[in-house]
Amino acid sequence: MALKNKTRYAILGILSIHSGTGYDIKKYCDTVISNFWNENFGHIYPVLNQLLEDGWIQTDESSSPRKKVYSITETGRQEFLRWLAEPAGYQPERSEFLLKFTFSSNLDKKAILRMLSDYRKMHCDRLDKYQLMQKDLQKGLKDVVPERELFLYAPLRLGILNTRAAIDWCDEIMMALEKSN
Amino acid sequence: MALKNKTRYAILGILSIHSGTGYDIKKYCDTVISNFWNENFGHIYPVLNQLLEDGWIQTDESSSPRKKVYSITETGRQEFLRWLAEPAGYQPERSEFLLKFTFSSNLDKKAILRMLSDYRKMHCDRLDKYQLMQKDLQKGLKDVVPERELFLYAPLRLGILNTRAAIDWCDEIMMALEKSN
DNA sequence: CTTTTCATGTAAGAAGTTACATGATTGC
DNA sequence: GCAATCATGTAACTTCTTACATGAAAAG
Repeated sequence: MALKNKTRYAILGILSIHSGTGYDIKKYCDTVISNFWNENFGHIYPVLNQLLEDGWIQTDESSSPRKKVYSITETGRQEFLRWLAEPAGYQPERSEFLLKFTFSSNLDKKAILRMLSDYRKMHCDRLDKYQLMQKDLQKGLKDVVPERELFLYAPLRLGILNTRAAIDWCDEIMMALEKSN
Repeated sequence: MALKNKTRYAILGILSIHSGTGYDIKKYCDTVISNFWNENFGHIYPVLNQLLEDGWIQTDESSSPRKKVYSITETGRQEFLRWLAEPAGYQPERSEFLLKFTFSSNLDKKAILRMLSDYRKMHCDRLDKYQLMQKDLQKGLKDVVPERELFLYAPLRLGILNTRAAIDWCDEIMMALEKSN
């Protein structure tokens, strides 16, 4: 069976909030939802053309070849709602860090502790970033309508909880490692 | 710049623990490290042939065309250690669930609560599975040498912490949603 | 006037999934 | 004897990333 092209729906979702250019879409990914999503130009532009051909989006009158402003069509909105309604499907996780870690049993203790403390550091930095994003959101920066606030806050909140869990995990495992043999 | 073929290193890592067939490698992925890694046959077999050509792995004498037992070579082991030493590189996260969730502000409350409770259920099931895996590990099932125990336990432990965080998050957000307007 | 940001795209290739095809061996 | 598991692979395809190329508009 077909693979699901998630980029189509990500773009559709973003355009369901505001109309905008490919560039705007990229920016939205890199700021508002960077926490749990990413897209790159090499993918966005071709998919925009697909969506246009399928009639799920359209170009606004204000568009020029230099700046194409897209908006979602009625068909697109219906298609998007259909997608929203289907359950999110199993996502196999892949952690390169854990892959490295699990095969590190032969390294010396110092090297493993460094791996863990680097990983911890990365998550501390990430936590700071998320907390800043959260503050920005609470201050009502960005043009967020109140009804959407929870829907932007919640994913960030999950990011924070997971990041904290990762930091705790690092502490726990570093402790266990230091005690061992 | 080259993309990193992670499958190469996953296979190399598995073969650094025990020699085995492509089928064994798949099984190892589906059981021992399924928590944070996955591979499929359509990728494993071609990559095994690449690794063989590169001289990073070899076929054992016991091999037949029907059952090829691979083991890591000295070159392969060195290459693997080199890879282990480099830091794990940024991994962009992508959560289809959060993508759906963040664009759900227009759905009615009931539908959103169902999304969340489905997601919660999924994580509860996952938690059960992880806790079973943890027990199996503690009982010393599988042929785990003591030095490797922590390196199998720890990734599972992170899985458990993250899963619990997700469950807590669902409770928190469902609560917030029920209170609102 | 110079740098940064805005803006659109293509080409090449890597990475990963799914479906298909085939048959031996083991356990019941 | 039959079903499940073991075992290997290919073909077609989708998805995604990286690098390259170009140039307008805004900000300093």
